[in-house]
Amino acid sequence: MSVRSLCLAILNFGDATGYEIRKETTSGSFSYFGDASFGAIYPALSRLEAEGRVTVREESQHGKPTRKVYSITESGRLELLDALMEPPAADTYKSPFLLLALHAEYVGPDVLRKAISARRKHLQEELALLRSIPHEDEPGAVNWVRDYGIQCKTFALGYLDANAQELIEAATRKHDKTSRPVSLPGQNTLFPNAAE
Amino acid sequence: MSVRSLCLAILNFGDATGYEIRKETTSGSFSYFGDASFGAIYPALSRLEAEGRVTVREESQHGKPTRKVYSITESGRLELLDALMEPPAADTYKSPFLLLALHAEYVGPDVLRKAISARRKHLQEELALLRSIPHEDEPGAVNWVRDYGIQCKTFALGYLDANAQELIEAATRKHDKTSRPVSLPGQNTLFPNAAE
DNA sequence: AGCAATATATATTGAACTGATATATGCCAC
DNA sequence: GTGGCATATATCAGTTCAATATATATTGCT
Repeated sequence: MSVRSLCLAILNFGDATGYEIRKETTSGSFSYFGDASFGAIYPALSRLEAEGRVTVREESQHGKPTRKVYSITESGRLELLDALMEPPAADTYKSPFLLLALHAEYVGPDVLRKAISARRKHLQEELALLRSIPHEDEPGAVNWVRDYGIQCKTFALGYLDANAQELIEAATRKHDKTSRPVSLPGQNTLFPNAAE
Repeated sequence: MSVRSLCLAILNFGDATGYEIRKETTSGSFSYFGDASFGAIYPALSRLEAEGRVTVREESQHGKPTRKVYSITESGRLELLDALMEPPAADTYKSPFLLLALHAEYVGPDVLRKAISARRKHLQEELALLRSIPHEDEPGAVNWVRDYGIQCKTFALGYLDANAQELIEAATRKHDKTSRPVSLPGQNTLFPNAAE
């Protein structure tokens, strides 16, 4: 998802500053759709403004830096709609936790327990964020997306709670026998298609 | 997850070419841990070789280009173990599908149905990939990670199957009343913390 | 008092990465 | 013959990241 589309989508929900857009994509509701750094957001906003897709006004505020608040224009909305009409790319899920879990026998049970605890905490934080989104009275897309997220994260947390001990036991058994990473038995176990 | 660590982790499972590493991170088992392009993989492998973390040998093969097969060294393994000992970063999940779902009322039921169908297909492909990983006889990390993935994707697919119609109906109701994206009612519904 | 951490803000930069492309060999389908 | 696909290495212009700088203000600690 391009930073451009991400900015337009966020602004379509309401006016925002570059700082707020960044915040939404890293720790807010929009973190489920995309991520963008300051180095990408500000140039994208500048281009969008130059092309008439957004407008910007400056607001002075006491005790804080001057804000530049961006608003989407009608042509910005049309561009967003066009982007949404395209078939969406595949969802992506990247899990440093699972990579560590895959090496559970090598890192050992203590490191593993810490990682599991951190993962639980992350999941709980995500659930808290999702639950903080107000539930709309009328059934619609916002509720649907919110509930989808809550159900999936709840399942993942429940599965982790129910099965973490099993992984810790496996890590404990094998860690006693292994002092450092070596090639796993059955080389290429993870590469059923790879030439070797 | 750095490309460097990703390469080391893959090579720890078995020797591989740059091309194979790229393939694993985009469409193979390692796509759950990280992603990397050719433009990042080759420089990373060059640096790793220069630093003694991997070795490389050339293989001629009839009918195909010469292969450069990379193997991890002992110091490469130690670096990987060090990296794994760090607390893992939070998992990330980015869903262009859910962004489209959030705008279901604006794109309308036809586009939505196509997106749902594509999402189902993606999920089924992921499940097929996970199920293609051989089940090890002895309980351990590989089985655990594999089953974790299978259970979560199966849940997500099941929830989508059970609830997609509800979203389509909401999209149909509201699409009849709306011809283009406008600010959603209750501005900043998604931003309970945002200043506005 | 001074400093670090944090929050709200805009803006920038060197390093890293992406997506596309080039090159090469071979196979298969139209 | 051509295009598409697969296996391979390698590269590059454009984009983005992570860190940093600047600014105002507050809080907590030494």
